[in-house]
Amino acid sequence: MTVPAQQRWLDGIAAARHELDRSSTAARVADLLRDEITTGRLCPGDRLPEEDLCRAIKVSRNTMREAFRLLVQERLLVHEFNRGVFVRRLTGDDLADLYRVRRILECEGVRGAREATPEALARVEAAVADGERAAERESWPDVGTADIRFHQALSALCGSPRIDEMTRHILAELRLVFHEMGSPREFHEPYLARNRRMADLLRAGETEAAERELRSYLDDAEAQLTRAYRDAE
Amino acid sequence: MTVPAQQRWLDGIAAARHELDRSSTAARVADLLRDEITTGRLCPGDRLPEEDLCRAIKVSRNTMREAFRLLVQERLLVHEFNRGVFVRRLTGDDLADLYRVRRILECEGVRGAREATPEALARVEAAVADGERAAERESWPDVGTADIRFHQALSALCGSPRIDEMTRHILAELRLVFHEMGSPREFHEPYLARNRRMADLLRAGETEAAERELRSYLDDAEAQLTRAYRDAE
DNA sequence: ATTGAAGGATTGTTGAACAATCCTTACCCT
DNA sequence: AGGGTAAGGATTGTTCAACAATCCTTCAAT
Repeated sequence: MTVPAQQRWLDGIAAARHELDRSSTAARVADLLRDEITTGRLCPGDRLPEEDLCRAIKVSRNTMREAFRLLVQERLLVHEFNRGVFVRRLTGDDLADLYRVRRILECEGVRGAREATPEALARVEAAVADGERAAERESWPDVGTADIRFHQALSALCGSPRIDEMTRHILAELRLVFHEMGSPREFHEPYLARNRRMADLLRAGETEAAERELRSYLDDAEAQLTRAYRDAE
Repeated sequence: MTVPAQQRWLDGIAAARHELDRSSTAARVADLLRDEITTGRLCPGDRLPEEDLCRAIKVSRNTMREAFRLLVQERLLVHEFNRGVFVRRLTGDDLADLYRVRRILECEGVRGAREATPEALARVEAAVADGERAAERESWPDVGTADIRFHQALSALCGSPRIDEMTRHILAELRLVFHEMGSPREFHEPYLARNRRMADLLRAGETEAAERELRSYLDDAEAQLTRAYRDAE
């Protein structure tokens, strides 16, 4: 009887320890740069000169380049041979593809919601509640991140780690577009009520209605972004 | 009238040139290692010591590490901090997740086959034909790669570059498992006829039947691999 | 048998150096 | 004046050598 209990305890320790000190400096530099990008201090198209950044952050060129590689993999940066790295600038085709993938992954999650774990469903609910609280205190950037977490939670209903990772990347790319258009309030606020409705439908087990609602949400958001995107040129 | 023609021509040149000389040595080293892995000369769990490889391939440690990064991102290698890189060893959970994702992506492609481009449908047909030709001359590794290309083509019916890339990674991971079980002939041969049936159903526009066939294929393949996998321990 | 402490081996990170490529500027020619 | 060209500087690509940090093995001690 003591054996399985101890086993579970050790498993918990093992999982926690992994996050503890296993992190290279390149990964930490990447975290730093990722934050600069997702918060919009670095804009699409900006160039990241190696030497300047090395001097600023005080790491060697090699580690900086390793950090670049990590972010290139996440598609936040692009690397042009012999020219340097730049913050990614999304094209109209990219935008269309991002929503194409969102439709596939998030709708798949909603369709399978009845087989999803209670924890996964709870995270959907939690994200909606976070968004509503953030809206009450009028902190619109938080509304935006809650919105993103909501949709992350939807595709997480698939129960697949690889799908989770892909969605994380897709939504990180989308943040590049969000910053390209001003006034996060106007953009995110109208979607609060729709997220709430989707969550309620999911809890009631009405997955077909939830999927219809989700598709309409995605259509509207894509159209709005596409319009704003074309106007920016 | 000359302008658009010239424009298209220049676009063709530009696209080709991109693939031509824009390839870092790290990418070439990664190609080399990837080949070693997918052909099975490097087995899951094997360790790749930096210095030995640097001496063998005659590149510096930095470029070797850059090549490692690329393959880690493709999930063919795992990098354990301060311990080195190893050929990935898939767990049973990984196997289940790979088929979970395949079900989502390939079925989505099949469901949308009627809206797919003729080129995408042609690639499905071509992959089946390749497999049949390879079977006739009894070259079973080629049958295996044709099988993989067939399923790649199915998810490519989505028409999404990002889905394409994800499928490429998923199927590359699966090759790690294929090598863990012997006799590629026994494994791949029975699926030739089923691929042919799926392609025929797709051409006839019977997407529902094709999806049923695909799901049954995936169920059988996963069960077979899972069994072989459990026996290997 | 388990623990603890050297010791060697491997990886993590740095800095400097040189080659290759790109970009700018200034020049020359028509 | 305008366009092509060559030189120069700036940036990136790649390598090398060194040291620090960490891991793994061995061996001794309790």
